[in-house]
Amino acid sequence: MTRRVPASTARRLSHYLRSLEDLESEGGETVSSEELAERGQTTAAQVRKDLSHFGSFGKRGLGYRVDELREQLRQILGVDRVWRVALIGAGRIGSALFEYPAFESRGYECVAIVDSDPKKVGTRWGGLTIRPPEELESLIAGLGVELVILAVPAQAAQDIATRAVNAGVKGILNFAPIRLKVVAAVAVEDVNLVMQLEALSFSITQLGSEA
Amino acid sequence: MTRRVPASTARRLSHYLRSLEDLESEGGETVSSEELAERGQTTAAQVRKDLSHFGSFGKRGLGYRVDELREQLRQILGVDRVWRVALIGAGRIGSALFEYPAFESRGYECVAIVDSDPKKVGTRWGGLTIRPPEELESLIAGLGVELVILAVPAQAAQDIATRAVNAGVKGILNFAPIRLKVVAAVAVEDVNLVMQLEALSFSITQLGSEA
DNA sequence: TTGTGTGAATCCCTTCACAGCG
DNA sequence: CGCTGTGAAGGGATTCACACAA
Repeated sequence: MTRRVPASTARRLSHYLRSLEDLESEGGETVSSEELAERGQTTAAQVRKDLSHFGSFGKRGLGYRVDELREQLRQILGVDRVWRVALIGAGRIGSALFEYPAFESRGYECVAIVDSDPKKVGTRWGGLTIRPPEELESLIAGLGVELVILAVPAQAAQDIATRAVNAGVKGILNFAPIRLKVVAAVAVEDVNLVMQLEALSFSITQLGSEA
Repeated sequence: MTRRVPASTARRLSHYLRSLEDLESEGGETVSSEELAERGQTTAAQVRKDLSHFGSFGKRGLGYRVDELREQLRQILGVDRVWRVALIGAGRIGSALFEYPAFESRGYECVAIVDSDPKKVGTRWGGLTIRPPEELESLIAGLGVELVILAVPAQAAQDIATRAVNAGVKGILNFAPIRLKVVAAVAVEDVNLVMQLEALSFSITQLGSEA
């Protein structure tokens, strides 16, 4: 149980959790670091190191109990509870996300939708009414929103992000193609499809031009 | 000009390219590594190191010519040409991507759409007719598709990916929440929103539970 | 014997610092 | 003098290898 967790750990933990859920539905009782590694495209040593940052969950000679480890991982990842989310920007991306089944089923509850288009404000999505941007702060404070999904154009993103953070938001899933400047206490995850497409064409181009 | 490019380089190069485009529209002629670093949330040394892997594009005492470096970066990233893309899965995500303006404007041309739902097959999106999955291989080969956007359910993803690779695809933008197994010569970029949401809740949970 | 937990060794990436060119 | 390009140093993260517990 050492502290000092590498930044890349979260993605792997998330993957282990998914594997454990699969194993459980397959009826597995225990699992070894070896088997988790195989499913997660990593190494057994990496699995053990990742877990060791948070405690000792396995039994030597036996492996890990699937249900126990799954529960531990849910706690570590902070998904053993419901997160209240506001969706900012009710465009294509926003709508795709809003109807994304894994979203609600995994404990992320959308409690507010905001859009700056007067034609959209007032219309209903599911059980929610789209609100205007002026209400951003009061919605966040009033509904106890902790996460924001930022799906607005690039020029509006930084301003909205700053306001959301000042209103008390703890994390931002950012779809705008800019690097947001926020205080260190706020977590930001960027989803940047252009960047990922360019990473693809880069890999292909570079792989192709090797001896 | 050393080879051996760190894996994380592509994302930064993509960001530099975006910054250079901004600079150009602002009328800047030259730019220093310092200034690029500021816009890219990195350090001047990192910028110079990143670029040095591919050549010497700057002038000492002066910096980099904006238009020159932009052109070089477009070549390095492989975005100085049009990539032919097939969209597999015409659901919510597929439709959001298909109408994503940056997609076409940045040189990614969607030349085929495939979906397994018989009700969707035959309908038209833009100028394209949705094709059934049986035609996957012939579409890829016939149209010279190099990139595939995989927006299908998890259970179907690996099979489709394997078939696409066998048919000649070079890169996959994967929205299915699984780790695809493909030969090393094929590039894969994963877009996994559940994982990113969990990375957010992880950061918040861990940040919160520190001293 | 099996498979975890973990210090030590290794590897890779970033940062430093400066020689050298414009 | 200013700023790049780059070997060398430094720091993190991964991998190794083994003591030890079940």
